[in-house]
Amino acid sequence: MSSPRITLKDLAKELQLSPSTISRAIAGHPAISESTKKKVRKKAEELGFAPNSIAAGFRKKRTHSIGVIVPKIDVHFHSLVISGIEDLAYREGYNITIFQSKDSIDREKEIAKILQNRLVEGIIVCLSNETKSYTHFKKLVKLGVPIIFYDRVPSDFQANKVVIDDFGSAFKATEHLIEQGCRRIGHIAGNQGTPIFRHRFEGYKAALKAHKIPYNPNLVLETQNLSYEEGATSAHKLIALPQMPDGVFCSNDYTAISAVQVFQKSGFKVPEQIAVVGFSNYPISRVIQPNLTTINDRAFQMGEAAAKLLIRQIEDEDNAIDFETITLKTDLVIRESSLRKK
Amino acid sequence: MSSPRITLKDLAKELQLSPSTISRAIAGHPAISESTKKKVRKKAEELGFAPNSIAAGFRKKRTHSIGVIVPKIDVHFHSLVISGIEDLAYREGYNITIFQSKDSIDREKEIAKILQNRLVEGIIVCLSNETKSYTHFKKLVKLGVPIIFYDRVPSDFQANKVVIDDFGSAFKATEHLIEQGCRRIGHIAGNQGTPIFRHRFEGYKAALKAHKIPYNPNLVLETQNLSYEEGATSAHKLIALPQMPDGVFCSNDYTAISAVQVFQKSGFKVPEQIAVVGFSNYPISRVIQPNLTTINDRAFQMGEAAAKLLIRQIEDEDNAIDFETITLKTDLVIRESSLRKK
DNA sequence: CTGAAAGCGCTTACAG
DNA sequence: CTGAAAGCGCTTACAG
Repeated sequence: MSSPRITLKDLAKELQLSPSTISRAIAGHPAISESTKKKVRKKAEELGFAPNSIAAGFRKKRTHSIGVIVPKIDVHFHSLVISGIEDLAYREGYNITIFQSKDSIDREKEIAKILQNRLVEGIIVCLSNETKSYTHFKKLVKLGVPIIFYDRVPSDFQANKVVIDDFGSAFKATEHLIEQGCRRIGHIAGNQGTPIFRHRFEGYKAALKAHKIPYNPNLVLETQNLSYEEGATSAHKLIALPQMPDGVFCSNDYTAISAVQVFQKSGFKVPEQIAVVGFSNYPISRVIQPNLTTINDRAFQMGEAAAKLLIRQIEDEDNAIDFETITLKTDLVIRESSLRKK
Repeated sequence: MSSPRITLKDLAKELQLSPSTISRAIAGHPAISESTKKKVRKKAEELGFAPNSIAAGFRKKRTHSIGVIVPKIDVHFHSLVISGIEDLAYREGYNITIFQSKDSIDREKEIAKILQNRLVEGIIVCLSNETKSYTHFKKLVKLGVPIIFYDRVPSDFQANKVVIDDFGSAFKATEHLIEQGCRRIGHIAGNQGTPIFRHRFEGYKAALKAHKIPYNPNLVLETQNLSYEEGATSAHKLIALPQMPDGVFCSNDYTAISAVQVFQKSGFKVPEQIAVVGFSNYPISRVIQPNLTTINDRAFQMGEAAAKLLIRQIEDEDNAIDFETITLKTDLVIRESSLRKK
């Protein structure tokens, strides 16, 4: 059943030609005569020749392979980013090899080591949330492997990066609540050890300030993982305040949805008594009742942008282009959960 | 910045040893003296030697690489499967290279061609929904590349396969509705051109039969893609029937959730007046109100099982093991949307 | 237009 | 315990 693979040599012998000629004929080299090319291609087809692109890449020192490290593949945000990466890489003739760090720094280091040896031409990384130092990535850079970071990016590491405008998005979200008439606006925040969640918190505060609404730390609840459960706990705390908020900006959709449900179960009307805005535009946000107003974080575009930038760097022979940080604009997707003024 | 990669040869020159010895020392070959090994390892560390595993693989004719073709990465089911594949492959020392067919037969064929040339050691596939013939995969098999299919599998193709028990799951789901007192049970079905959805439909009918409930074709609505929108349309049709159903089994969670919402908006109580069961146990199903009863389709386990079976086949030197179809058992996850008897 | 030769970075059977 | 040699399947500079 599994006949041994046909090689250039086999074809050469069969056709009484040299392997060089076969190689050139297959590659469509202009120096080869049309008649030879035709003959070679016919025979190749006949024998089921499949060129060994690993061998070719090995010879040419290219693998056309990009390594991708994500915390977890099945987190919708990451699967969307990967989808964007795959799409662009495919168009550009690159393959993507995927690893999940599972938010473990040890696993991330192991993967970095594997990647050193597998000669990927570049790497796209979203840091594990345990990652504080980057020596494992520095080694790769020293070996000449370009690395680009997305979303969770290191601040003190020279590299290409793609992030979304967390500050600006949070500002927009909060401002929207203000425009809808909210004056006591709460915030369910992510882990403040993580820059992106800190930026969202900053954006929230900045929007309040811009609209001369005093910042009230009692209305801000920090969570560990922005889990559905923590969303509920936080919502209960907000309700229990002497004066509860009339709007909440949540750092992701899970906490937002969970908060909406707690408010409703406790007899408050959303958005009339309390308006809610989430962050990420998960599919669920347009399904839940009321539909959730949220930030479209453009995960697919983020993947595309990361792959594009990385490939540019890979193909930038003389290393002429400087590092760059792309900040993707986001949209506020306004739905029912925040819409008081129709 | 990017110093050229150190090779075995460089190390050999540096240490006045032969490349053979270096190679063996790095690999921990027993014939090499401890002192030499120590010396080599020290120097390797010092010079930042990263063995070129592509070259080694090329020499040994191994890539330790598995190709994965899925319709879309960002569909939660597939991202969970991929996660399971990655997890097991990682433990076994394999990398996974991912492609999305985007449900296009043309793209699937292109990918199959790429995979022929990239010398993956095996392939895991969920067929595009356009795929009717399998010549592109037959070529790969002829080249000696094992292929395993999951979920959407070809019926007339000899290969390892992993599927879930669609028939049994649908039977279980429908029987559960009957046990909850439903007597007029509807079904929102997937595209009947796709075997898995046909099997679910069969399971539904079989459960009715087993409980002596007459099958009524008016209660069954076939959809194209089981989309959220089609769920709503179907629900409206069910409501419009002269006698509407008191329970619905839906072939996925999207249609189920959308149906629940339509029923509620139309003033019907779920589950009291109409009970609903979905299929897939998407994260959203435990968040929606009421929580959705659904089938846990064990996507992660499916990925693990596929990778395990594939690797077994890869490493089965003398090709002694016969093809196998693994049918994964599923759980009915009972939640509020169907629970009438507390 | 075609071919002979060298070599990409490893491993391994053979020899000592 | 260590080394010299061959070779995995290609590509490409050099030669004719």
